[in-house]
Amino acid sequence: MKITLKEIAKQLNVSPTTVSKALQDYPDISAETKKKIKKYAKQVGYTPSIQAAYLRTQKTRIVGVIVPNFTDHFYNGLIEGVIEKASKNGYLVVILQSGDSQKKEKKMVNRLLHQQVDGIFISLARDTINYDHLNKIIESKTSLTLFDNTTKSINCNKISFDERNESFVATEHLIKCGCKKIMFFRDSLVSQKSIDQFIGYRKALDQYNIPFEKKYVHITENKMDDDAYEFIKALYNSKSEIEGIFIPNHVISLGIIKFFNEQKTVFHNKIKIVSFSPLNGQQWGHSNLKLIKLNGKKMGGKIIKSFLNEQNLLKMKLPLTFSTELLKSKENITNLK
Amino acid sequence: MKITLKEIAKQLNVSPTTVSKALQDYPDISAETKKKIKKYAKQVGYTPSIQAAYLRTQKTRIVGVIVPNFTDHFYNGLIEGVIEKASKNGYLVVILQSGDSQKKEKKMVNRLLHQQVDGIFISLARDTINYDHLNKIIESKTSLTLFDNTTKSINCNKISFDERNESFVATEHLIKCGCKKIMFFRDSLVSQKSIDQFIGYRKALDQYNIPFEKKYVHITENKMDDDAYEFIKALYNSKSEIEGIFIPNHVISLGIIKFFNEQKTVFHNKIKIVSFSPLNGQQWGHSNLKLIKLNGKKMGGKIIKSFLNEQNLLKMKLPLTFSTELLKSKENITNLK
DNA sequence: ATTGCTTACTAAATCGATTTAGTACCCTTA
DNA sequence: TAAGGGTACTAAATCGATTTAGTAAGCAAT
Repeated sequence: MKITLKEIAKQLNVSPTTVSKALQDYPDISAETKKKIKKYAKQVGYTPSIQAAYLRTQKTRIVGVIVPNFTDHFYNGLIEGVIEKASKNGYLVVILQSGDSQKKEKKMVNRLLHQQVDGIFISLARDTINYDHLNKIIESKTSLTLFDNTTKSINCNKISFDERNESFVATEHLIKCGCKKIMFFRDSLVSQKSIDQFIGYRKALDQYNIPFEKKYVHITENKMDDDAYEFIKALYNSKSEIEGIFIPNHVISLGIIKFFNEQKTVFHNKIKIVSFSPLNGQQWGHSNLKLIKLNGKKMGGKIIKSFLNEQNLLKMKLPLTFSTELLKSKENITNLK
Repeated sequence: MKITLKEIAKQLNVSPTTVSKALQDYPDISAETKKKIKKYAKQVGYTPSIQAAYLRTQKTRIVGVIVPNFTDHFYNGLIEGVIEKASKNGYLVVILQSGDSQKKEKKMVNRLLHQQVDGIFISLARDTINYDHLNKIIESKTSLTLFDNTTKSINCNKISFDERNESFVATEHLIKCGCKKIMFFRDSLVSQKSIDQFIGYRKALDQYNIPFEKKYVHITENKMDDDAYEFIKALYNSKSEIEGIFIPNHVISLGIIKFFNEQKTVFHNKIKIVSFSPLNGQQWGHSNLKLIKLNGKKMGGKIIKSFLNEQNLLKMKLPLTFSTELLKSKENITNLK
């Protein structure tokens, strides 16, 4: 049997109001009564029903996260970071995936709004170009934070990597390795993240006077490691002129590593690869593969931090200013040499 | 502004009761009125507030999952499966991790009970030997399902792999490869899962008349891939007599693969390894490494299925019988040859 | 002794739905 | 035409908390 406010009031021969106020430290309850009520509440293990309290407070103490997928180990780390920090602050986390599709993303947003979560955090699907669902979140006064793949079109909290810089560094690394014909993997033509990555790639080419060639841009259909495996395999076996590949995508690393492992012969002086990755270790035993570590867990923590900050400001009734944070990945130019 | 039942009633000049009943298809509302109300509700995009409905129905449409950790790719797949199936059935999923510690596990259970979720699904921490928190769940009439690492001491739904059989097959594989000195990794002395794995290992040894030696059982302190990497490295470099290793743990595979990749020399005829793994591909290019694929996503789906089944039985007020399901991993004896 | 001001409490409204117990109204049937 | 029964609706209680608007008692000041 669940212990209710009313029940405590009855037992102690006071009104429910007094119990509620005592537990919330209202000034118009005497110290003695407060002590008595608190002691009894603790003794019987009373905790107010969140669901009931919601009706008045409009707070569910639940936050929702929408990520493109679960296969990508980067998002796993991120979710871990979100859950850890949210848990510490008394929030429960609901995870949903958009499957990198705008349509499903909208559906998931509706689901979270329906559940009346206190905050929604989204890494946009790569094909999201319509932002009605995001505006709907803002209109409903629900806190919104965009992370990883964000958009300039919406005014809210944002946390992402400095994609332009990271991509510049990655491309530069390949150039410094002697590559001129550098392939660039692109997983979307419309997402902000992909655009920034492309800008970084172009900037590095420009700076080293390497002409940009359209044919070296490869649009990836999806992100699965098995596909990456097949792609790299085909490229290796073909008489490709490509000297280096920059893959600004996390999940793909495992597919590449798998293929490299299966190569029985020496593969030095073949294609060099740089990829973003959530894996530990830069090379995994392959000298022609560099992994730039992206710390998802840290980003997850930052998301909750910015959310909590916003909630506090709201409580104090201060005007909101949205934070835009650019994280640097663990490696930088110096480390990549 | 959120649309409420009351608001709709006011607009259509009927009572809130009529609206509520119409939307729930009560028989005592005329077809005409129902149609009118449903049409209007749809038009203004009305969805009943789950929080408010909870007060009467006692259903939150939230379920909680507690896994030991997030680093393990097996659990990632499992969570994906849970979320996918739960989403389809209108449930939100809250994820929490126990860090493989009984203490934290109890804390997380309390959090979920406090939020009054409709169901709790747990893969027990490896050191959990006290089940007070599980009994508390059952007492509170919350649906409980144990998965992966379960216990015989609690009567509830259970879904796990046939650990004894899987371990037997894995050990047998090593024996058939000519190994006699086979090391067994054990991550707990008390968990049901680990006990079953040990039984499978022992059974295989017995069947092939290989004497069991205590010194070949290695108790792992934790499950991180980096530690696995260091362990394998040390074992390789030492003058160990070990011929084969069976590691009935998922996360460790990546650490081993990483080490194998870094080996520049040939490593045939050295130690053979069999490990459970959520990764695709059995060998990853290493002929002395076998991975037995564990399908976490499938298990995740089964968990929700058994939960939904229970909920339906409850709705029909039928007596509950708890399901215990043993899943077979993708590979079996034939495939492992 | 009346007014005014604290202090310490409570009654009742409220949040947004669901559900029980009625109540009109019309149509049969004896 | 009065009793009986079905249809279509509504009033009011309820779930478990919070909060607004009181109120009663005690004390000081005029």
